[in-house]
Amino acid sequence: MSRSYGQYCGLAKTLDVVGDRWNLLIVRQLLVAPARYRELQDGLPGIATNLLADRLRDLETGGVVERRLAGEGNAIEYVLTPWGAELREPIEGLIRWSTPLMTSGPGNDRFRPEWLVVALPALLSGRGSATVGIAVDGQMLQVCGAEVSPHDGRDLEAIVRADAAVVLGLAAGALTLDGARGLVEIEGDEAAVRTVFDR
Amino acid sequence: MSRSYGQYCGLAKTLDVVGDRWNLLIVRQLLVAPARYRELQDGLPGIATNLLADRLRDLETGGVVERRLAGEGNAIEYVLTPWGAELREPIEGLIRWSTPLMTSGPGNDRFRPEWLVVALPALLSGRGSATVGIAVDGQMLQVCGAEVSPHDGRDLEAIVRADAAVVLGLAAGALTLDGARGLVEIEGDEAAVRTVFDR
DNA sequence: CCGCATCCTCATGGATACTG
DNA sequence: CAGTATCCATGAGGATGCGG
Repeated sequence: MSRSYGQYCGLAKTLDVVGDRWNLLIVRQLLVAPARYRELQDGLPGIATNLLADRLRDLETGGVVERRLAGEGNAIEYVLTPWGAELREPIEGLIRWSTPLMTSGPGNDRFRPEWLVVALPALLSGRGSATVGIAVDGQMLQVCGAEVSPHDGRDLEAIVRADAAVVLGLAAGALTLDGARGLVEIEGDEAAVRTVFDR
Repeated sequence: MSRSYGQYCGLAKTLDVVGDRWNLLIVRQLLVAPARYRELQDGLPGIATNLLADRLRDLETGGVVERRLAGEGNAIEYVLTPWGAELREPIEGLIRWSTPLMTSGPGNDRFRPEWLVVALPALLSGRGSATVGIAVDGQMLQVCGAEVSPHDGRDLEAIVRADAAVVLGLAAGALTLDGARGLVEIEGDEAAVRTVFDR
């Protein structure tokens, strides 16, 4: 566990539980879907294995994460508790806040398509239309409502670098986003991408 | 500066800027009001002075905080940039998330009335009525809409420990909160407490 | 393989003293 | 007042080991 701030303040208390390095990123991964230890490692490039184990223990004792036996045999799966899942709202707020940091595009940063599953609803929900930039093979496109066009230099809600499948999914989602609440769902690396509504 | 996660993800990018220990609490203080170095130290019990200096530098280069010359002479004041002030939304979300951690009351935690300036709007805004518990001199009261009564054991939005002046201000705010947006404003330690609307 | 635990090194945080 | 400088304790990061 991390050292407590010792302040009777909601923000400080929250940070006592999820403020340690990697903690909120672990929650982000579990907001995508419940996951095995190995899947968490894959979705959190850069984390040391001992830290992942430590943080999962902390989050478990903190009441944010539950470990449960899944499927066949003794496979362990990590799931957010109902309270832990309520971190979606503030996390979406933090993602929206990051927009100015994202519009410069990815440098040498890693990218995982699954992160879009949390980020896109955060950026696109609650607005009539939003403009998202996509960099594919060096080409910059923008998706705005029903239009997909080359990037014209205007402000973007976010820029994502993605493989072709994700771009197709994002475009499909954006095409029908106005009014409805869309979510791009990605399964696997080259996997099928489909658009889900009213999640 | 802190070590970057190196992930092209909005949450990770946000945490690269404000994820270090103490950073969000410094932002909380500056959401109350612009402040001098000394005032920040007072409002952040437990922070080491070198860390405060480090974090202020980080936040300044990160574009969250600006240092400016205030008033007479060469007095330095720290202010949130417009972008930094937009952290209010996710911070309010994190404060709301902390409710289960607050209802057990303050233990040996420090408490600063000014923290209510950020927390109370976060907990009370957007709802017809909210129930807030107040511990005064060992007595537990609850404020719900227009009623102030002894705590009856029901769920509370938050519990705050406060001096009499703050309680009066909170009650005054709660009494008129339905419909209007209220904010308890505290000045000084024993200072006048008044209720402001439509901030 | 998966799910961690151990060990080691170095960066960061924390407390205190000190300075322009 | 507004920070620096210093020193020590703790935590992060990386490699590796190990039982099921």
